[in-house]
Formats: sequence, structure tokens, C-alpha cells
Amino acid sequence: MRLFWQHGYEGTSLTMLTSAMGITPTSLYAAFGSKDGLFREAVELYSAPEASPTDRAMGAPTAREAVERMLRGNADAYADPDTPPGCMVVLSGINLAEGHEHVGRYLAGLRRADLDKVRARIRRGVEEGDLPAGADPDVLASFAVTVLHGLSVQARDGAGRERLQAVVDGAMAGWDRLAR
Amino acid sequence: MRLFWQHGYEGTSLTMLTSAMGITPTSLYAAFGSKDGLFREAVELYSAPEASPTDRAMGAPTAREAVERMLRGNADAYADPDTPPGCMVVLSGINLAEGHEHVGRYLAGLRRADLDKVRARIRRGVEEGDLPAGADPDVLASFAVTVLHGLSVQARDGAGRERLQAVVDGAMAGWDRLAR
DNA sequence: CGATTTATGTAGTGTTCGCTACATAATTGC
DNA sequence: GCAATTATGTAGCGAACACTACATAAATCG
Repeated sequence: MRLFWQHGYEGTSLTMLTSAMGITPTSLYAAFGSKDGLFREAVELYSAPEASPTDRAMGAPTAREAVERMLRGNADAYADPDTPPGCMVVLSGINLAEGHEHVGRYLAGLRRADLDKVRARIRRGVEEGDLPAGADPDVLASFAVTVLHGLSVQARDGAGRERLQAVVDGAMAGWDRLAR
Repeated sequence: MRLFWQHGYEGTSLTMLTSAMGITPTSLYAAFGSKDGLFREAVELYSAPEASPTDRAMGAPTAREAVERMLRGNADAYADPDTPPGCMVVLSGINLAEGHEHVGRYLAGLRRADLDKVRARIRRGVEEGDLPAGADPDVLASFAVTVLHGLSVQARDGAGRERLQAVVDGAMAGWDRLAR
């Protein structure tokens, strides 16, 4: 998972994987079927709901709090020095050679699912009254997710926890202007 | 340039390049020295100051206007259906195999240079009084660039011009809360 | 024109890629 | 304990990778 996270799908070779896992290609293929299969299991491990800051944040009592927790939780994860910087789902399949487009679509689908979750949480906020009726869930969700994805690039460019949290400060200020 | 832009540095093979350019590997190497050399010339063409929305935007009369022009100009470019979606400097070298780290550092340096340009323009705005003295150029520039980079991912995920511009609306609202 | 230089195509180089046939070792089930 | 099944290591598959030696064609220049 960490190799794919750091180097991306194509940037991680079977040699890197087998030596890191301490097994031979035969065992890897017996257990995972293909490089694709291993990658998907790695992504599933990465984005397991019980550990995903995004999924956990959606349970917050208000939509604003859910978005803020999502951004702050992911910002901290992106800047964690014990793991590769940024988000695996955003970074590991951004640019792919011909023949691997399905990997990009798979990751784009996960990003889309996150966007949908955020938008649904925002809609709920409008329904429950903690957001004004005029708030546009589409725009608010796109804004939040755009900042989220930008944080991954910032983290990969070396931004630390404080810097990312300062960006979230700005994003939440923008949220308060948009959500009224 | 378009191939590297679409598929990234490693995702673009010499076969793709030579067939697209209509030349043989020998001619390519005689003209550009290496795949790296061609990639760098492609990036330089992509980010030529006279065509770069970011460089052109920095000439705006106020810092706020400069940032807004940068975001809106790049958003339009990212969503241009005639070119690959998103920013080549952000997307073409995010995830690299071992041995190609220098390509990633090269692109990160360009991103850093853009961040520095934005921060310098913001500092000038504080000096010239169109931004309040308490505005923090570091935070404002990081916020603007984070949104900018997030727009690239949104564009690659299929967001169109209107959607990206709506995100910029939100970002500028956030700017107005931060810059006071 | 003839000689030199420059540019281009042909046909490969060695390396690494994802992946697998085959044989051996470990484990399981009766 | 012995056969059947499962798991693992060895060695190497064809294909694609970035790149280049060599020969030929084009252009330049006296």
C-alpha cells in the first residue's frame, strides 16, 4: 500500500512489491491474481471506512462541522510524516499510460463517491436547517472537495501540518461566505 | 507536449512520441538529447510566460484581482476541451518510479516558483495598501495555490468550465474573509 | 561539381516490465 | 503414514521500455 501510495500504480514495479513484501511473484499472483488486484486491495485498505477521515467526519452533527472535520482530518493525515504525503486515491493514478485507463477510472470513481457523500451530507444540512435553504449543495461540495484535492498536492510539495491547517482556515472562511 | 500533458512523463513512451511527431527515435534524440530533454522543452512550451494565465494575471492592479484572474484564467484553461484537462505542471509528474525523482523535483520547483510569484504579488498588495496590513501573504498564497491545484484534479475528473468557475466563486469569498 | 557535414531511417542493443510454467516444499485429510 | 492439495521458490517467458550503432539520404560549401 505504501509503495503504491508513494510511487503510484505504474511507478511501482513487481520487483519493488515482492521485495517489500518478502515474497516471490508466484505467491503474489496466487494471493492477488494480478498487479491490478493487489492495487485494488491496497486502495481498499487505504480507504477503509473505519479509518477514513472523510467517512468518519460525515457523522458530525452539522454539515459545516462535517466538512471542517473532513478537511482537518485529511490534512493531518496528508502531513503525517509516517506515511507518504497526500492522498493515495488522488495521487496514485493521476497520469497513466495507454492500457491502464481502467485504473484511473477506478480511482476517479472513488473520488466521485467521496464528492457524492459530501454533497449528500450538505443536502442533509439544508434539510435539517443547520444550513440556509439557499445554500447550493453542488457548489459547496465541489468547493470542499477541490480544497481537499489541492491539499494533497500541497502535502506532496512539502507543506506541513500547520500550513495545511492554515489553508483549511481559509477554506472554512470561504465556506461561511458561500453557505448563507 | 499534449502527450506528456495527458499521460504524464512516465506514461508517455517513445513510441507514442515518435509516431505523434512523425519522426524516428534517431531524430528525436538528435534534436532533444533524451526523453528528459524533450519533456523539459514541452513543459517550457506549456508554461511560457506570455501564454501562462498565472504570469499574465500577476500584472493586475490589485492583489485580489491578480489572484482572481489567475484562478479564473487557469480554470478556463483546465476545462478547455481542445487540450487535456488540468495543469501539466501539476499532473504530469505527481507519481514517479524510482530513478525519475528529478522529474518530480523539476515540476515541484515550477510549482514552488508559482507560489512564490503569488506570494510576492500579495506582499506588494499589502505594501501598496490594496490589502490590509494584517493580511498574511503566506497563508493567502497557500490558500490560492491549493485551490488552483485542486482545480486540476476537478478538471481531470470531468468538471466543466461553469463548475470550476463556481468553485472560484467560493474561493474568492474565502479570500475576502481571509484578507482583512 | 565533389567533398564534407548534417539529418534521417533501419534495425537493433541491453534492461526491465508484468507474468507464468515447472518443480519443490509445506500442509492437509483420511 | 501416505496421498492429495496447497503454497512457495527457481528460472525464464514475450513484450515494451529508453536508447543507439550503422548506413543512407539531404543539405551545405568550397
